[in-house]
Amino acid sequence: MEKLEMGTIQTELPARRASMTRVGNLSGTAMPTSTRSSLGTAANRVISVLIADDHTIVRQGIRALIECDEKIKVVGEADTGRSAIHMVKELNPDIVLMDIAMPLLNGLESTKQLIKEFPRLKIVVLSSYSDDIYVTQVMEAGAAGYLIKQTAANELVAALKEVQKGKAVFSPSVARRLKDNCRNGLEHGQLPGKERIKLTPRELEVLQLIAEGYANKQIASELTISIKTVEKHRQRVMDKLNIHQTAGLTRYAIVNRISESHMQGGAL
Amino acid sequence: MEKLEMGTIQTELPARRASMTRVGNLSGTAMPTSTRSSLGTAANRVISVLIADDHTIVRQGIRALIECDEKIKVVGEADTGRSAIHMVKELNPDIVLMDIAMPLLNGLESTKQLIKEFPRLKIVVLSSYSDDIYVTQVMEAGAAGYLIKQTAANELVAALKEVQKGKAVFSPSVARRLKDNCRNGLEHGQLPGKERIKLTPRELEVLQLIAEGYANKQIASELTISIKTVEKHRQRVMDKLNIHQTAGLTRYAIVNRISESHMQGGAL
DNA sequence: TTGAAAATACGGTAAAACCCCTAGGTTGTT
DNA sequence: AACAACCTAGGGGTTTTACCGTATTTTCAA
Repeated sequence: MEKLEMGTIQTELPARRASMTRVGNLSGTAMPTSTRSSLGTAANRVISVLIADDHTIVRQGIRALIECDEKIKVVGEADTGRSAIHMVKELNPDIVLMDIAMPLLNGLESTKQLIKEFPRLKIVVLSSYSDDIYVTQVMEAGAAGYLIKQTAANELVAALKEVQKGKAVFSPSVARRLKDNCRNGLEHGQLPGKERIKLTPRELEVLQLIAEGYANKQIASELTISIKTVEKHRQRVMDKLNIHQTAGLTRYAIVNRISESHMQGGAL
Repeated sequence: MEKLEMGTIQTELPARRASMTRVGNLSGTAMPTSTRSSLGTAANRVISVLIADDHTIVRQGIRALIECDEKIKVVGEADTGRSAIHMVKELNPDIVLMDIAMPLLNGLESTKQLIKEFPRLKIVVLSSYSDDIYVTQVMEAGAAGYLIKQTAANELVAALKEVQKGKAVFSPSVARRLKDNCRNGLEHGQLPGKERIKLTPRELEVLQLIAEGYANKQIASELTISIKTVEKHRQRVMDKLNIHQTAGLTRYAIVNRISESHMQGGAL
């Protein structure tokens, strides 16, 4: 079970919002995101939270857990991304706790739209998975944190308080991924925050064929290239994604819709 | 948002256990599942519950919610199917609240194995998918209920009490699916077109681990069996499915929900 | 109790995957 | 021209799969 360590990689964050909000709060002044009612001093204010998750039992559970802390108040629950956006406009929360997988409008799109309209809104993604694409894209969208659901309640509460202070929070597995991405990007002189794991066209092609069950030899014949070249592509894909098994590559390809998840033919 | 209506289709249940337990309790007698300590009369006993879900925040949330009712006591939490089995043996709960998508051993397999060993154990599946293709299989395995995570806390508590009385509980969408399956499947004896390839429990277990990126050696250590045995299971699975690559097995496992499509940590 | 199915395990072999390394050729950009 | 990125290709190595046997034990139902 992973433990949450907050703020461990704050200084190397690719997220642009992290530094912004951090600076604002170091001054010791309350930083009203808008015309929000301040329920106390900057340090003691109650943090208003909106929970967005399509599972009622999960929403209610999280609400019960984080409201045990008297400094946190859940002001609303949304069961879709779209309703989350509506409720943010109405309720003006400090933080949105956002699930990724939601109907009508997923957490990523919701985050993008919300940040665009409310740049100072703090959005903490609470996801079931720590897939690279989501982590990077969500952070690029301007989220203030990315936690996985393996997180414990006390860790979540602590994370919310850190975020309210203007810090960014990540689960360790997410932080690891972000770090890798940062390092790769910075070594090549790219702008931090822009480097997602990018596969070249040929690599994507090879990955798709791998996920469809082709052996290297078949791929080579299909693409009319040497097996050695195929192996090279495969190796680079593995290095980039940090996945070193065929099973993992296949899963990645399906999840990222590089390969169709539906099989045709006798196997199914 | 769907509302839970419990017991609406109890009389048309295909599950064998439902009628069994129902009859037992209509007599008004306490029906000790084993040598369990009775903490009161039959009506007032505390219901001991084990929660199996790989997401800590979800487990803790559900625990907080259902323990608000003084008749329900959560005696343990498991984060994998395998640990759920171990904890049942140790803690002897009345009811297991079982998530479907779990690493190492999924909820369906866990349910099958638990019911096989503890036929009177009540297992309530709490799944993320309302359209779960496993509804029928889970009920055939002998589960006492199938709820989706859209269920609200008070409904869940009520459902647990109904199950403890020996009744079966379903979310409306699940009940609908079961009805359809009854009509189509049981009358014709088999699903039209597709004959189901039947893998043994152990083979399914191995398949899931393969799809989660485990190498044969790791699987062997996980199941505490010889690598040669793992290879044999793998071979038989391949022969049965007529799939002879890891990629194909992984895809099959994902499409058939033997493995989660979204993984986190570990193997990836 | 007998038999079938399942799970266990071992030996051997060829193929494939995995993981290093170097390196030429083609693009496109600065 | 220099540079970076990509595609290409090969050498050489270890590890893992895939497939072929056989065989014992367990389990469960006829």
